[in-house]
Amino acid sequence: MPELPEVEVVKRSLEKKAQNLIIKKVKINDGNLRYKVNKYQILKLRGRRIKKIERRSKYLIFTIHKDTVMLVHLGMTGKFFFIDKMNKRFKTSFYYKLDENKDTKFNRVIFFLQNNQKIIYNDIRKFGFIKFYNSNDFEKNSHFRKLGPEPLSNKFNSKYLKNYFSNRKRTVKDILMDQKCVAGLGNIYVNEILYLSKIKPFKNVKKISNNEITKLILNTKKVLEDSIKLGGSSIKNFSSGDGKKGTFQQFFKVYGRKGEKCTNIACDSIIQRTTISNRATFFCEKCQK
DNA sequence: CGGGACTCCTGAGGGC
DNA sequence: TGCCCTCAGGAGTCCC
Repeated sequence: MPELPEVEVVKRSLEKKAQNLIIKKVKINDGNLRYKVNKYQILKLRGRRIKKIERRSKYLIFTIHKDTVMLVHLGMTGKFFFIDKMNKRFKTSFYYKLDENKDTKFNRVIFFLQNNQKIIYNDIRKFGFIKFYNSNDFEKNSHFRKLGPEPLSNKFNSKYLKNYFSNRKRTVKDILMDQKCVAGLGNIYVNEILYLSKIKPFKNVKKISNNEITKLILNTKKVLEDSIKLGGSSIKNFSSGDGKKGTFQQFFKVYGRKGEKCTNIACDSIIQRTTISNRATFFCEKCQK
Protein backbone atom coordinates (compact mmCIF):
# COMPACT_ATOMS: atom_id res chain seq x y z
CA MET A 1 0.00 0.00 0.00
CA PRO A 2 1.61 2.66 1.59
CA GLU A 3 3.51 5.76 0.92
CA LEU A 4 3.97 8.57 3.37
CA PRO A 5 0.36 9.87 3.44
CA GLU A 6 -1.11 6.43 4.02
CA VAL A 7 1.35 5.63 6.78
CA GLU A 8 0.66 8.99 8.38
CA VAL A 9 -3.08 8.29 8.32
CA VAL A 10 -2.48 4.89 9.92
CA LYS A 11 -0.30 6.50 12.54
CA ARG A 12 -2.90 9.08 13.48
CA SER A 13 -5.65 6.52 13.60
CA LEU A 14 -3.71 4.09 15.78
CA GLU A 15 -2.49 6.89 17.97
CA LYS A 16 -6.06 7.92 18.68
CA LYS A 17 -7.22 4.40 19.45
CA ALA A 18 -4.34 2.50 20.94
CA GLN A 19 -1.94 4.92 22.55
CA ASN A 20 -1.59 4.28 26.28
CA LEU A 21 -3.28 0.89 26.16
CA ILE A 22 -1.64 -2.15 27.69
CA ILE A 23 -0.72 -5.17 25.61
CA LYS A 24 -2.09 -8.29 27.31
CA LYS A 25 -0.94 -10.94 24.88
CA VAL A 26 0.37 -11.27 21.33
CA LYS A 27 -0.43 -14.08 18.94
CA ILE A 28 1.69 -14.82 15.90
CA ASN A 29 -0.26 -16.59 13.18
CA ASP A 30 2.52 -16.32 10.63
CA GLY A 31 5.75 -14.66 11.65
CA ASN A 32 7.46 -15.20 8.32
CA LEU A 33 7.30 -11.61 7.20
CA ARG A 34 10.13 -9.91 5.40
CA TYR A 35 12.15 -10.60 8.52
CA LYS A 36 11.05 -13.31 10.89
CA VAL A 37 9.14 -11.89 13.83
CA ASN A 38 11.16 -12.43 16.99
CA LYS A 39 9.03 -14.55 19.34
CA TYR A 40 11.08 -13.74 22.38
CA GLN A 41 10.68 -10.02 21.82
CA ILE A 42 6.97 -10.46 21.23
CA LEU A 43 6.64 -12.34 24.50
CA LYS A 44 8.27 -9.47 26.33
CA LEU A 45 5.47 -7.13 25.28
CA ARG A 46 3.01 -8.72 27.67
CA GLY A 47 1.79 -6.36 30.32
CA ARG A 48 3.49 -3.39 28.74
CA ARG A 49 1.97 -0.14 27.64
CA ILE A 50 2.03 1.44 24.19
CA LYS A 51 3.48 4.79 25.11
CA LYS A 52 3.90 6.49 21.80
CA ILE A 53 3.23 5.97 18.10
CA GLU A 54 5.22 7.92 15.54
CA ARG A 55 6.03 7.90 11.86
CA ARG A 56 9.31 8.37 10.02
CA SER A 57 9.29 7.97 6.24
CA LYS A 58 7.07 4.95 5.64
CA TYR A 59 7.88 3.40 9.02
CA LEU A 60 5.72 3.25 12.11
CA ILE A 61 7.51 3.50 15.42
CA PHE A 62 5.81 2.15 18.54
CA THR A 63 7.44 2.98 21.83
CA ILE A 64 6.46 0.25 24.27
CA HIS A 65 6.91 0.73 28.00
CA LYS A 66 9.98 2.94 28.14
CA ASP A 67 12.81 0.95 26.71
CA THR A 68 11.45 -0.94 23.74
CA VAL A 69 10.85 0.23 20.19
CA MET A 70 8.75 -1.79 17.81
CA LEU A 71 9.47 -0.76 14.23
CA VAL A 72 6.87 -1.64 11.61
CA HIS A 73 7.04 -1.34 7.85
CA LEU A 74 3.90 -2.15 5.89
CA GLY A 75 5.61 -3.24 2.69
CA MET A 76 3.13 -3.39 -0.16
CA THR A 77 0.06 -4.85 1.51
CA GLY A 78 0.49 -4.41 5.25
CA LYS A 79 -2.36 -2.88 7.22
CA PHE A 80 -3.63 -2.58 10.72
CA PHE A 81 -7.10 -3.28 11.98
CA PHE A 82 -8.19 -1.96 15.32
CA ILE A 83 -10.98 -3.87 17.04
CA ASP A 84 -12.70 -1.93 19.79
CA LYS A 85 -14.59 -3.07 22.89
CA MET A 86 -17.80 -3.47 20.94
CA ASN A 87 -15.98 -5.71 18.49
CA LYS A 88 -16.25 -3.04 15.88
CA ARG A 89 -13.48 -3.04 13.37
CA PHE A 90 -11.57 -0.01 12.20
CA LYS A 91 -9.35 -0.49 9.28
CA THR A 92 -6.46 1.88 9.27
CA SER A 93 -5.24 1.41 5.73
CA PHE A 94 -6.49 0.09 2.50
CA TYR A 95 -5.48 -2.32 -0.16
CA TYR A 96 -7.13 -4.80 -2.40
CA LYS A 97 -10.70 -5.79 -2.61
CA LEU A 98 -10.83 -8.25 0.22
CA ASP A 99 -13.70 -10.26 1.51
CA GLU A 100 -14.52 -9.08 5.00
CA ASN A 101 -14.53 -12.64 6.31
CA LYS A 102 -11.94 -14.25 4.13
CA ASP A 103 -9.21 -11.71 4.71
CA THR A 104 -8.70 -12.91 8.28
CA LYS A 105 -6.42 -15.54 6.82
CA PHE A 106 -3.87 -12.77 6.27
CA ASN A 107 -3.97 -11.69 9.90
CA ARG A 108 -0.33 -12.33 10.65
CA VAL A 109 0.06 -10.93 14.16
CA ILE A 110 -2.63 -10.08 16.71
CA PHE A 111 -2.01 -7.79 19.68
CA PHE A 112 -4.59 -8.33 22.40
CA LEU A 113 -5.02 -5.17 24.44
CA GLN A 114 -6.85 -4.32 27.64
CA ASN A 115 -10.68 -4.32 27.58
CA ASN A 116 -10.90 -6.81 24.75
CA GLN A 117 -9.47 -4.42 22.25
CA LYS A 118 -7.10 -5.65 19.57
CA ILE A 119 -4.66 -4.47 16.98
CA ILE A 120 -4.31 -6.83 14.05
CA TYR A 121 -1.40 -6.74 11.64
CA ASN A 122 -2.71 -8.03 8.32
CA ASP A 123 -0.41 -8.48 5.34
CA ILE A 124 -1.22 -10.45 2.20
CA ARG A 125 2.18 -10.49 0.57
CA LYS A 126 4.30 -10.44 3.71
CA PHE A 127 6.68 -7.78 2.45
CA GLY A 128 6.17 -5.84 5.65
CA PHE A 129 8.04 -6.44 8.90
CA ILE A 130 7.95 -6.00 12.65
CA LYS A 131 11.31 -5.54 14.36
CA PHE A 132 12.38 -4.70 17.89
CA TYR A 133 15.08 -2.44 19.32
CA ASN A 134 16.16 -1.07 22.64
CA SER A 135 15.33 2.61 22.82
CA ASN A 136 19.01 3.33 23.36
CA ASP A 137 20.26 2.02 20.05
CA PHE A 138 17.15 2.52 17.99
CA GLU A 139 18.36 5.72 16.37
CA LYS A 140 21.27 3.86 14.80
CA ASN A 141 19.12 1.18 13.21
CA SER A 142 20.04 0.11 9.71
CA HIS A 143 16.76 1.24 8.19
CA PHE A 144 17.02 4.83 9.31
CA ARG A 145 20.71 5.37 8.85
CA LYS A 146 20.54 6.32 5.22
CA LEU A 147 17.13 7.98 5.06
CA GLY A 148 16.93 11.43 3.55
CA PRO A 149 14.87 14.27 5.06
CA GLU A 150 11.15 14.14 5.64
CA PRO A 151 9.51 15.79 2.63
CA LEU A 152 7.17 17.83 4.82
CA SER A 153 9.99 19.19 6.94
CA ASN A 154 11.93 22.41 6.34
CA LYS A 155 15.00 20.37 5.60
CA PHE A 156 13.46 19.37 2.30
CA ASN A 157 13.95 22.65 0.47
CA SER A 158 15.27 23.95 -2.85
CA LYS A 159 18.78 24.36 -1.60
CA TYR A 160 18.90 20.79 -0.35
CA LEU A 161 17.46 19.30 -3.52
CA LYS A 162 19.67 21.37 -5.80
CA ASN A 163 22.68 20.17 -3.89
CA TYR A 164 21.49 16.56 -3.94
CA PHE A 165 20.93 16.69 -7.69
CA SER A 166 24.30 18.18 -8.45
CA ASN A 167 26.87 15.67 -9.64
CA ARG A 168 24.25 12.99 -10.05
CA LYS A 169 22.93 11.81 -13.35
CA ARG A 170 19.92 9.66 -12.74
CA THR A 171 16.39 10.24 -13.90
CA VAL A 172 14.40 12.59 -11.72
CA LYS A 173 11.79 9.92 -11.05
CA ASP A 174 14.35 7.41 -9.95
CA ILE A 175 16.02 9.81 -7.59
CA LEU A 176 12.80 11.06 -5.98
CA MET A 177 11.85 7.45 -5.28
CA ASP A 178 15.18 6.87 -3.63
CA GLN A 179 14.65 7.10 0.12
CA LYS A 180 18.15 8.46 0.54
CA CYS A 181 17.19 11.60 -1.36
CA VAL A 182 13.86 12.17 0.33
CA ALA A 183 12.14 9.71 2.65
CA GLY A 184 8.56 8.64 2.18
CA LEU A 185 7.75 9.10 -1.49
CA GLY A 186 6.78 6.08 -3.54
CA ASN A 187 5.68 5.34 -7.06
CA ILE A 188 2.22 6.92 -7.04
CA TYR A 189 3.14 10.23 -5.49
CA VAL A 190 6.29 10.69 -7.55
CA ASN A 191 4.25 10.21 -10.72
CA GLU A 192 1.80 12.84 -9.50
CA ILE A 193 4.48 15.27 -8.33
CA LEU A 194 6.23 15.14 -11.70
CA TYR A 195 3.01 15.75 -13.58
CA LEU A 196 2.13 18.75 -11.42
CA SER A 197 5.66 20.06 -11.84
CA LYS A 198 5.46 19.59 -15.63
CA ILE A 199 8.66 17.54 -15.70
CA LYS A 200 9.14 14.35 -17.69
CA PRO A 201 9.89 11.42 -15.36
CA PHE A 202 12.96 10.33 -17.31
CA LYS A 203 14.52 13.75 -17.40
CA ASN A 204 18.04 13.63 -16.06
CA VAL A 205 18.52 15.58 -12.85
CA LYS A 206 21.51 17.31 -14.43
CA LYS A 207 19.06 19.15 -16.65
CA ILE A 208 16.60 20.19 -13.96
CA SER A 209 16.43 23.98 -13.67
CA ASN A 210 16.20 26.00 -10.47
CA ASN A 211 12.65 26.86 -11.34
CA GLU A 212 11.83 23.18 -11.68
CA ILE A 213 13.45 22.41 -8.36
CA THR A 214 11.22 24.97 -6.71
CA LYS A 215 8.19 23.39 -8.33
CA LEU A 216 9.24 19.91 -7.21
CA ILE A 217 9.55 21.05 -3.62
CA LEU A 218 6.21 22.86 -3.59
CA ASN A 219 4.30 20.11 -5.38
CA THR A 220 5.76 17.38 -3.19
CA LYS A 221 4.53 19.11 -0.07
CA LYS A 222 1.20 19.99 -1.61
CA VAL A 223 0.41 16.49 -2.90
CA LEU A 224 1.36 14.84 0.38
CA GLU A 225 -0.59 17.34 2.48
CA ASP A 226 -3.65 17.13 0.26
CA SER A 227 -3.58 13.37 0.38
CA ILE A 228 -3.24 13.22 4.16
CA LYS A 229 -6.26 15.52 4.46
CA LEU A 230 -8.29 13.07 2.40
CA GLY A 231 -7.17 10.06 4.40
CA GLY A 232 -4.58 8.91 1.85
CA SER A 233 -5.24 6.89 -1.27
CA SER A 234 -7.17 3.65 -1.48
CA ILE A 235 -6.48 1.86 -4.69
CA LYS A 236 -8.23 -1.27 -5.88
CA ASN A 237 -11.50 0.21 -4.70
CA PHE A 238 -11.67 -1.35 -1.29
CA SER A 239 -15.12 -1.08 0.17
CA SER A 240 -15.88 -1.77 3.76
CA GLY A 241 -18.38 -0.67 6.33
CA ASP A 242 -16.13 0.30 9.17
CA GLY A 243 -13.21 2.61 9.21
CA LYS A 244 -12.59 5.56 7.07
CA LYS A 245 -11.50 5.21 3.53
CA GLY A 246 -8.95 7.41 1.85
CA THR A 247 -10.20 9.17 -1.24
CA PHE A 248 -7.16 10.87 -2.71
CA GLN A 249 -7.06 8.34 -5.56
CA GLN A 250 -9.95 10.24 -7.12
CA PHE A 251 -7.57 13.10 -7.63
CA PHE A 252 -4.75 11.23 -9.31
CA LYS A 253 -3.83 13.16 -12.43
CA VAL A 254 -1.72 10.50 -14.11
CA TYR A 255 -1.26 7.40 -11.97
CA GLY A 256 -3.25 4.52 -13.43
CA ARG A 257 -4.63 6.71 -16.20
CA LYS A 258 -2.95 5.15 -19.19
CA GLY A 259 -4.91 5.86 -22.37
CA GLU A 260 -7.05 8.54 -20.76
CA LYS A 261 -7.11 12.14 -21.86
CA CYS A 262 -4.74 14.48 -20.08
CA THR A 263 -6.60 16.28 -17.29
CA ASN A 264 -5.26 19.63 -18.47
CA ILE A 265 -8.25 20.94 -20.46
CA ALA A 266 -5.95 22.89 -22.73
CA CYS A 267 -4.18 19.65 -23.72
CA ASP A 268 -5.46 17.05 -26.15
CA SER A 269 -2.81 14.47 -25.38
CA ILE A 270 -3.25 10.96 -23.95
CA ILE A 271 -1.55 9.74 -20.77
CA GLN A 272 1.26 7.32 -21.56
CA ARG A 273 2.60 4.47 -19.49
CA THR A 274 6.17 3.30 -19.53
CA THR A 275 8.65 1.80 -17.11
CA ILE A 276 11.50 3.36 -15.15
CA SER A 277 13.55 1.06 -12.94
CA ASN A 278 10.87 -1.54 -13.43
CA ARG A 279 8.13 0.66 -11.97
CA ALA A 280 5.01 1.86 -13.75
CA THR A 281 5.50 5.42 -14.94
CA PHE A 282 2.67 7.62 -16.17
CA PHE A 283 3.06 10.97 -17.86
CA CYS A 284 1.72 13.42 -20.43
CA GLU A 285 4.07 13.93 -23.31
CA LYS A 286 2.90 17.46 -24.01
CA CYS A 287 2.54 18.85 -20.51
CA GLN A 288 5.74 17.41 -19.10
CA LYS A 289 9.01 18.75 -20.48
C1' DC B 1 28.94 4.86 -5.79
C1' DG B 2 25.58 3.78 -9.70
C1' DG B 3 22.34 1.17 -11.98
C1' DG B 4 20.01 -2.92 -13.47
C1' DA B 5 18.17 -7.42 -12.51
C1' DC B 6 16.30 -10.25 -9.29
C1' DT B 7 14.02 -11.52 -4.94
C1' DC B 8 10.61 -12.07 -1.16
C1' DC B 9 4.82 -13.31 -1.45
C1' DT B 10 -0.10 -13.62 -2.81
C1' DG B 11 -3.78 -12.05 -5.34
C1' DA B 12 -6.47 -9.63 -9.28
C1' DG B 13 -7.49 -9.28 -13.87
C1' DG B 14 -7.06 -10.14 -18.79
C1' DG B 15 -6.63 -13.32 -22.81
C1' DC B 16 -7.62 -17.64 -24.70
C1' DT C 1 -13.97 -23.03 -15.31
C1' DG C 2 -9.08 -23.29 -15.85
C1' DC C 3 -4.52 -22.10 -17.23
C1' DC C 4 -1.07 -18.80 -18.04
C1' DC C 5 0.65 -14.37 -18.13
C1' DT C 6 1.43 -9.71 -16.26
C1' DC C 7 1.04 -6.51 -12.82
C1' DA C 8 0.81 -4.50 -7.89
C1' DG C 9 1.68 1.80 -3.43
C1' DG C 10 8.51 -1.52 -1.22
C1' DA C 11 13.10 -2.20 -0.65
C1' DG C 12 17.09 -5.25 0.12
C1' DT C 13 20.91 -7.86 -2.17
C1' DC C 14 23.95 -9.21 -5.79
C1' DC C 15 26.65 -8.31 -9.69
C1' DC C 16 29.09 -5.64 -13.22
